[in-house]
Order: sequence, then C-alpha cells, then structure tokens
Amino acid sequence: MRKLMVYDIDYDIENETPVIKIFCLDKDGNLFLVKDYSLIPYFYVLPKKGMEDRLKEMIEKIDEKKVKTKILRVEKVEKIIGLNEKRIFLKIFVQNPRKISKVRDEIKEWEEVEETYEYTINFYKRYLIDRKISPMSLILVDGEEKEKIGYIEIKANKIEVLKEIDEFKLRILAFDTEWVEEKNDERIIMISLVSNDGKIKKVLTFKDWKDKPNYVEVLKNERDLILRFFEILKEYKPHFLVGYNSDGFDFARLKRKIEKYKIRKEVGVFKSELKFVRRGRVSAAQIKGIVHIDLFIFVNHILAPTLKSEVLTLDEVAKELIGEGKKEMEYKDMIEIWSTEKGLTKLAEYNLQDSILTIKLANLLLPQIFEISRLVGEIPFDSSRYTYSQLVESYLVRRAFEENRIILNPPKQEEKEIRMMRLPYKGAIVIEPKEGIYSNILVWDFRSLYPSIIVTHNISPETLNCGHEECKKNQAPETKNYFCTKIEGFIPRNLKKLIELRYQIKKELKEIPKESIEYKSLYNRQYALKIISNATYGYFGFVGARWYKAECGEAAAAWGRFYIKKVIEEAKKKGFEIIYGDTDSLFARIEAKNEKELEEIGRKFTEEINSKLPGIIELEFRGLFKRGIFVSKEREKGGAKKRYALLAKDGSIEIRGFETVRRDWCELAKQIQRKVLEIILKEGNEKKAVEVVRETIEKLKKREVDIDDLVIYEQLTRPLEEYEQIGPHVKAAKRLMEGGISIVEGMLIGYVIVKGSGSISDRAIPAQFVSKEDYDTDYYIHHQILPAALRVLKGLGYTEGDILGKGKVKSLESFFGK
DNA sequence: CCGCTACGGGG
DNA sequence: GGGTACGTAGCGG
Repeated sequence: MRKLMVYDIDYDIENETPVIKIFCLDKDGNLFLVKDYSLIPYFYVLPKKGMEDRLKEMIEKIDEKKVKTKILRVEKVEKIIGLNEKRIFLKIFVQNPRKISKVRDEIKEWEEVEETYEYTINFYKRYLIDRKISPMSLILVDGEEKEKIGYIEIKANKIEVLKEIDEFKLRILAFDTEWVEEKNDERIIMISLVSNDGKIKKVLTFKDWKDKPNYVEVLKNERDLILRFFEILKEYKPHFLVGYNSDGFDFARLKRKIEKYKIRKEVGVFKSELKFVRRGRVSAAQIKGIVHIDLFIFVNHILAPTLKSEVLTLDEVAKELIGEGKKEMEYKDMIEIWSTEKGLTKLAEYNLQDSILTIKLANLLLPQIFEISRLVGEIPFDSSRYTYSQLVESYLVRRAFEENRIILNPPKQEEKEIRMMRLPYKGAIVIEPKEGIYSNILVWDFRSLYPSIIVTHNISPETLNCGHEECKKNQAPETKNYFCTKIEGFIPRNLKKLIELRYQIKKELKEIPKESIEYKSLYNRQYALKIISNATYGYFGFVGARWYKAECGEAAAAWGRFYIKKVIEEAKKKGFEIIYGDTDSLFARIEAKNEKELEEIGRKFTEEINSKLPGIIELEFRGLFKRGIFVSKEREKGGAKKRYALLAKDGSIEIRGFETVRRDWCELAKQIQRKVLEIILKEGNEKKAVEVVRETIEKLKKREVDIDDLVIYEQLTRPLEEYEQIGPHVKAAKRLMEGGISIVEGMLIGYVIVKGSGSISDRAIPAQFVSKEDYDTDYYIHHQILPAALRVLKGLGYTEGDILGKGKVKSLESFFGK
C-alpha cells in the first residue's frame, strides 16, 4: 500500500483498451506511475418513453466493424434530469473511448432515441469523476510494483480516495528564455532555471566570457542549449515546470527550434512527448508527468480583476504580488550586449531574475491553483488554464455525477450562434459618475451579491417557471420569470455548499495565526470557493455552458438592481451624495468633522443596511479614500463604464479603465496620461496637469522629442500579401521590404507618422528611416497626446481648445500673479 | 454606421 | 478533445 498524491493524469490505448496513467508522488517527492485498467468507457442514451427495451436490443446488435469498437454491454439505469424527473437511460459500454463518438453518431438519429448524453467527456476526466479522485489530493494504492529508471510503476489492484490533506514535497522548476532577432532569424540565447528547493539556479547560454558568474553554464550552440534544458528536466525530475507567458512565447518559439534541429520530443523520466494542445489563439505546451503551468494565463483569467495593476506584465504582477520587479533592460540593450559581447553578466542576471520572480510567483500561486483543482476536480494543467466559466462547469459536472443527475451536453456551434444572437438582457445598474475630482470618498462593495441572490431566490435552469401556482410570488423584478420555491435547484444547492463552506473557513481563519502554513492553505481554499461562487452568475450567460440559461442571468441581474437601488435610496435618505455606483459598488460623500468621524458614519450605515438585507446578502465597507477622479466613457452604449482612479490613504493609486498602456500608443502618449493622473490625484492640481500637457505639445512642435518616444508598434499577424486592409503597419512593413529588410509573419513593426499628404497609412514610415525633422507634429498632438490626456481631463471640463488655446490658463495665472 | 484588424503577455 | 478565447478599441470606407 502506498499513500500518494495525484498531480497529473493521462491515458493510453493498449490493444484497443484504455489504460489510465496516474502520475503521483510520495511524501518525499519520489515519482510513481499508477496504471489502472478498471474503468470501462461509456456514454448514455435517453430512449423515448416505452422504447427502452427495444432500443437496448438494437444497440446490442450494432456491427462492430461499422463503429470500429466493441460494444461490451448495455445497461438500463435510472438517472435524474430536469427539476426532479427520474428517467431510464441506457448506459452503453464500449471498448475504445476514442470511438464513443462513432457509436453515438450511429444511433443518434434513430427514431427510438430522444437524446444522447456524456459522449464528450474526455476519458481521463471521466476517470477522475467516476472514481471521485481530486487532483492534488491523496490516494491509497495497492498493486504490483515495478522499478523503472527514475520512478516506480504500479499496476493498481485497488485505489482508495483519502480525505486527509498532507504536506508533500513538490519540486517546482521555473524557467525563462531570452531571444534576439538575428539575420531574419530568431535565436535563443539564454535559458534560466530556478527551482523552489534551491538546488537549481542556472543560466544556460552558448557564448563564453571572462569573470562570468558561477551559475552560468556555457554550451556549444543553440541546439545543445535546448538539449541541456531537457537533460536538466530528466535529472532534476520536477513535478511542475513553470513559466510566465510560456505557452504563448517560450514554448511557442522552442517548438520551431525543436523542429528545426529535429530534437527528440520525449521528455523527462516518463519519456512523455512534448505536445502542443490547441487552446484558442495559443497552444498549451504539455508534458505529461512534468506539469507545465503558464502563470500568465492564470493571472490573466483568474487574478486580473483582483489586481490593482492595469497591465499584466511579469514586472507589474511580480511587484504587486511579491514586492519585487524585473531587472531593467530594454530589448535594444539585449541585442547590443549579445552582438558586442559586452555586459553578458548583466544579461545573465536579467535572465536569472525572471526565473527567480517566476518561482516566487509559483510559490504563491500554485497553492491557489491546487485548491481550485481540488475543488473542481481538474488536473492543474487544465485548472490553471481555465476561465471562470470553465471552472464553474467542471464543478457542476462533478456535482451532477454525485447527485446521479445526467450531465447536460455542451452546445454545438449552431446552438452557440443562436445563443449569441439573443438580445442582451438588461444588466447591472450604473449610476453615472458625476465627473470630477473628489476628496474623502466612502466606498462600499456588494461583491457576493449575485451568488446570494441565486441561492436566496433559487435561480436555476430547471427551477425556471416550474408551473406551481404558489411559486409565482418568487418572480424576478421587471420580468415575467419566476423560480420554484418547493424544490431546491441544482445550481443553488451546490452554490450554497460553496458559500457555506467558505463562511465556515473564514470563521476558522480568524482563530489561526496569519503566518502559519495552515492559515495560508485555508486562505487559498476560501479563495477557490470565492472564485467559483462569484462566477456562477456569469456562467448562466456563457454561450458555451452546458447549464446555460439566459433567463437565470437576467433574473439575477434584475434582483441585483433591486437590492442596490434600495441601498442607494437609503443612502440618500441619510444625506449621502452619491458620486458613482456600478453593479455592486457605491462611491459616496458626506460632510463630517474629520476622517475618523467619516469612517464611523460609513461603518454605522453599513450595519444598518445589513440588518435590513435578507438572508446572506451583505454589504461590505471598503473604507475611506483620500481623493478620486471620475470620468465617464463617451460613445459607450448602455451608459458609462468604470473609469476612475483612486488615491488610498497609504498613497497608492488605483487606476481603472484608462487604457493607453497598449503598444499601439506611442511612449509619449502613455507617459503623458500617467503624469496627468498622478498630478491630479497626488497634488490635486488640474492646472499643473494641463500645463504638463502643453509643455509636451510645445516640445513636439520644437521637435525636441526623441523619435523613440513616438514609435507606434503593431504586429504583422499574417504574411504581407494576405492583407486586404492595408493599415499603417502593413504599409510600413512594405517599405521595410523595399529597403531590403525581409519581413516575416509575426514581426513587430515600429513606425512613425511623418509630414506630408495622404492617409495615415501613406505616411507610416519604419522607425529606422525617420529622423526628428520628419515626424508629423499635428498627428502626434491630435491623435496621440491630446486623446490620451483628454481621457482624463475631459471629465474635469477641459476641451481640446482649452489645452491648445494658447495662454488661456497662463494668462489668467499671469493676471493674478503666481 | 459597418467591417476589418488588432490588442494582450513574452524578446 | 465533437470547444480553435474574448471582449474591446481604432481605423478606413
């Protein structure tokens, strides 16, 4: 008997029969491969009423050759569907799980068939669900053991799921690669590797230099560099390999190199093939048994809304989460260092730092990912890449199985299109911000409003318009839809479990010292619960959802509006001035003697409201903010959107909705927006902000601006000749080609808009061909600087004319003196 | 207004 | 693996 932790899973087909491969580790981190042959693949057919036996016989007679697999047997089973209906389903067992769809295709159109179910569930997921195994949890394994090189293989006789949680020693390896463009080619020049146990701290490269740090290992060439990377994976045997944007960047590029050099793709002690699993725009790099996690995806999908940072660069995210950023280096410096071989130590340090940040982020985030895995039952490879809705769905799929409820099918493309066509329902309430700068702002948050509404009003696809007369009193405001009050819905029941568990954990947390390991692990558990419960509302409207029901989302939104309106009403009665409100938050002001009194008023109001709110619905007081700027987005259908910046008491700035941190804005425009926001919030001086914009415009006019600050970057996403719409970057790329520079797909084109006539595209010149005398001052003033600055200043009543109108502010100033 | 194209992270 | 994100912004016509 072995007590092991499950961290990855896969399956193979041996002699047309599936074998599950569970990747595990023991307390000391030793590797195990558990093979289980016990699960037989299956799917369900719902026969039309009265057709059960006839259909069963027909299926048993299907020709094996036609469906390319054996139908092993057909069982009649009872399962729950809809509100609480018990129906007879046929459970069809087949030999090869990859042929399930073939069998299903054969019978789906038969007259006797009402519907087919659970034919889309991947076999390894099927196994985890049916055996009730949660990844990153413990199992007790009994079986025949075989010693292999680097691991022990167990042919399982019996697997038991354990409830207990234990500390297991995980080996985590972070990596980062550096590349330079060289002679129309991309070249990998460095790979850094840092492990969580301190055993690995390396930079691999293939240029040698004097006085290099001792962590640098010099290889012969690019090919050896990659081979050495793979060798380390085999020697160190990490359970997890972690990068930042490593799916979209490091591995995407490595793939091309591996193909070019014909490097074997069998990696690590398990000799798993390095696979690229298509997942939308980028592929996920997968090595079964060495779980590759791209932290950027997790940050982007799950963490982003809770971060203060507007951008999700490693630098910003690391600064915010672990208080440490990247080493400074610009891309051109990197090229310079590599070509001149001067400063290679600095380059190695830079490369190493990225892996250090990544391992530190991993130490913080992997435990969160593991808790999500335990909760929704998906392996970390998947759970770390899922969006909110996919995580909710995984949780519901498991719960449905455990309730003996049939798992609904995912929509086909056609169905998705229909869902997308549905007119959007009325969303949350937005109180248009009163534009301007405010001091001493009280902020409230209503964040778990939707989950509590769903539970309180029993909102679920099957409880919708149940037909019971007495349930009609539970009708959503402003709609004709109501929800059953007699039978608890599938989603509310399971959402309630999440909320209650989280409540219990939060109570426990108060009793434990904050620095303890137990606290951290419990904190992560409540965080996972929070993520899933908060995402349930959005899940109802997710077009890809199995349990999609727009009316449910609509109802939750309607009740949401109802409750927040109540709070606003109450606030107004108490004399608050409402500055801004959106969905679940409220920003208000009130006169008071001092800060302390303000906070007291805020707290008292919160208590009062909470005593009146039904059930688990609760208003949270986020506190007092020193200063804030509120701006409404013009040209926005359906009202204003979040665009504000707040200055907290500790001096930190929270910026929401100002979006010029993109590379299709020039550096100068980005700088000016940041400066304007900072001056206004920290100094409260609008005039100074305007002055700074003016100074910048003057500098532009005098051609004192560095060309580098005016370059606009855009990527070529296809071969040049495939463009129908010739945008500025396409035109610029063509000019580069005429200049003898070869253009490849994926290249980042930097261009500057120059003086002259014609469209913007006509005047987009590659940055390297442009000098200070050429740039179009007017373009940069009117299409870059002013729009960026006005995003902020418009809300304060400034127009383009006010900024450009020479001397208006100045003359007033000179009139009144300094 | 519409349709097309691009954005993100990474070097 | 029956799913190739995803929601939003700018430009040109």
